[in-house]
Amino acid sequence: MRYPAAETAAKHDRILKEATRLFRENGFDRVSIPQVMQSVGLTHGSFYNHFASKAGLINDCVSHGAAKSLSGMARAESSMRGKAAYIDKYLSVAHRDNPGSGCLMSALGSEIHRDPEAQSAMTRFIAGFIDRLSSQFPWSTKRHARRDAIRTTASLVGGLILARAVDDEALSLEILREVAAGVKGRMSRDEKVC
Amino acid sequence: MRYPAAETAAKHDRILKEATRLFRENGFDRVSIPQVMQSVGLTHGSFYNHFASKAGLINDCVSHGAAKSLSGMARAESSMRGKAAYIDKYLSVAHRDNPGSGCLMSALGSEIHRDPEAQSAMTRFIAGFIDRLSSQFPWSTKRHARRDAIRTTASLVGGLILARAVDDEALSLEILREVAAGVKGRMSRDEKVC
DNA sequence: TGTACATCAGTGAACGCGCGTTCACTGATGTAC
DNA sequence: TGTACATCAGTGAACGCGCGTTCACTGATGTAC
Repeated sequence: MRYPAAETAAKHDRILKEATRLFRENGFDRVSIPQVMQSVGLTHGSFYNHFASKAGLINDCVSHGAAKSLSGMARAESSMRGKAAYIDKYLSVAHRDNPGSGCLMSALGSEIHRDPEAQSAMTRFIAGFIDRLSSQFPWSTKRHARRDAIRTTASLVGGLILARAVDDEALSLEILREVAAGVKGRMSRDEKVC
Repeated sequence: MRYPAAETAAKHDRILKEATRLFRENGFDRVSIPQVMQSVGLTHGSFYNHFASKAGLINDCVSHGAAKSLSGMARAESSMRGKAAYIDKYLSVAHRDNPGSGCLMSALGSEIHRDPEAQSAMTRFIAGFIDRLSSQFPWSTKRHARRDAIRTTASLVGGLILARAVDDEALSLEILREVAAGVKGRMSRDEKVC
């Protein structure tokens, strides 16, 4: 039966939100359309009233997640304390243990290149992430801001992925701690020591 | 029919080798047993004469690939030139474009934690990688060798994953270049500049 | 304002497909004597 | 050394399953008059 337009739009958003969470938790291949729709509280058939295909949903999820994440960064980095806190939060146990609500790059990084439908949205996200990091973080010198932003992004993503990959809690915590310290060392405050 | 023992062992190794390559290229979920067996030149049924299950194959592939990779590192790092060359090779276009013959961490990093069967073998690999890096690389000080090895591992893995994730060749090359320069900056030679 | 009708989101059965795995069968190998 | 037989890797049909996707149907919503 037909539903009010506002209700339909709300359902569309809930599908997108649940799918984004599930994809980050389990990867694109291990999340099925029936599973997404069930977690939204609908049957699988109506999925195709909202999205053209699973590939289309994946693309929308990455685009949507990227936009949300980038706007969140702007808020987090509005103060110097916010910047160090951002690094600590990125490399936290909470982020490690909750990929479903975490960073897209870390959650889907090593598999995204196999999904051309999602890759261009992810590219825009990565480029945006680096841009924001280089313009908003207090790097040692403005000349090297972009260079340092790229290195920091690689460290954050690599650090979190390794901390998640590892089966050994002590090693995982060591990785989070050391990478966080290394990244913070790239910020201007510490550069003065050298 | 029955086959000579040597031939059977050789087939076992070819299954392992092909599966390892395919898993690194396409991920565990997008490689099927029939596909592996076909690429070895056999039919799918005989797979279960060699391995107990797909999960068992995955575990053996990660263990086998880890051992091979670690022994390869020892060779590559026997000289100072070898060490800088190792970084450049890790963050090369060739490695980026050929995950099938490349590093396990970068190829499967973000999905390994969903496969408990493979995670402990991967943990041993990551721990071994960090150990070798910290004992064989010329770090600024011996005291910080392990710390620097962890940061370097995160940078290498994050850098390669981002370079692969990105759809934009210029950005991809920039990531490889800047991360490589940053990692080499952690080695003792450059530390003296500071 | 009321009536008639077109619209369209949700349902659940159904489609073809490929998956991991099993199994009866084959026939050369390896072994016991 | 020769013979009889047990072993076991490879084959390909078959299993149940869940996938992405389609479709006829339902019935309240929104619209035209």
